[in-house]
Amino acid sequence: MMNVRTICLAILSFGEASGYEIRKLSTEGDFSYFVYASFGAIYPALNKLESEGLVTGRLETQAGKPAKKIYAITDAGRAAFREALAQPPARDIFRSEFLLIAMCADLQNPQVIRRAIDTQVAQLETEIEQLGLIAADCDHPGTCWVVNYGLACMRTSLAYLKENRASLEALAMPPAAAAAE
Amino acid sequence: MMNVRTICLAILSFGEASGYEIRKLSTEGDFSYFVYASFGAIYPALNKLESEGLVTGRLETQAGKPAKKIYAITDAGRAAFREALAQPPARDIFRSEFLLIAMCADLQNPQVIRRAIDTQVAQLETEIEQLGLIAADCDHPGTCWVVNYGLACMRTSLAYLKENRASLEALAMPPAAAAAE
DNA sequence: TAGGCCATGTAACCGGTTACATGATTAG
DNA sequence: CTAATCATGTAACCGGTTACATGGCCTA
Repeated sequence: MMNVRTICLAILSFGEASGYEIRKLSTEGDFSYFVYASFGAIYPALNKLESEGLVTGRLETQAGKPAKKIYAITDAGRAAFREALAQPPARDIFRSEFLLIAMCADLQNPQVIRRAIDTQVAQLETEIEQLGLIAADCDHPGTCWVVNYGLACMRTSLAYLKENRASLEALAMPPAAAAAE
Repeated sequence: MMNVRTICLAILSFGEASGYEIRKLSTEGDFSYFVYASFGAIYPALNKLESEGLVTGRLETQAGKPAKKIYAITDAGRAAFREALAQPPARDIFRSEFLLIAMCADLQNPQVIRRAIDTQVAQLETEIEQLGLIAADCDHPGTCWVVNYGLACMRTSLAYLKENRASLEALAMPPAAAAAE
């Protein structure tokens, strides 16, 4: 049950937040490695959750900024979240455009493959850096555990990529053949 | 562009296949680690692809089995696929219910956490085993590269899980507190 | 003064899943 | 005789993205 509802409950179980903040956390913050959610999904989800009594919303006016609606999880919400997490986890979902490109490396010319690898390396490096920052000042043990798990996986990916990029590049179409297409 | 269309083109670029076979490959075969696609998505996609001239369909009658429509990629299809893969890859998508459970381990009682870890370990082990079989008799270099990449990542995950499961279990709510809820 | 951040929300659209409909063959 | 495998397809539904609407404040 990894839908927007559950994500909202998860984030609110760590503390109060507005819809705007939930979106930030789910795309840039600690939760961005599990989920992506847009405004168009979050706001309706929060309204529904409120109508069901799983969260409560309170309007807070701010000086010089638009008013925000701060949501807090209720006991019923906490129970629902706990129950959702209690059943055995579904299989992890992993989707990688890079791996599809790699698998079909023999259809592309070397520049394309090199660029794809460069992009992937850069992406992994920034993600590792960001995870490192989170790990550095992390006071919540569960979050720490998960972040370190993520770091271990990403470091392996990056190391494999760097060590084996030459053999992948070698699979690409020779420029002559590519030019003849 | 990791939609069903692209997946169909990818699979057909390796050889002819029917809709039924494409679904098998995308859920159980070599491609199942990048994608999941159901009949309801594949059949309409293939029909559209055919109407656009990117694939051709040929009806084949079989003795004792229903007739199947075998699709083959055309030159135009190959070009479209190549072009789709030529642009830099989007960020990998990773969704893990297990990591959400782990992050919130302090909300659950130890049995639940233990069961979640067991499920995750079992899932990783079977996936590693299956990937090992694919790697064992794999004649296509691009596929080999990708499979070995996947194996490296999954082995790291599994090792981390096994080495650190005790510390995760320790985060779970003590049974007394859980009972009081 | 232009663009970015804060902040909430709606509506159109889309890609995909689930369930249904159909039917023959084979294995337990 | 039942269940599974082979095989194709449609229709209802749903969850989510994208784009739009609105508007004030702050920074470059």
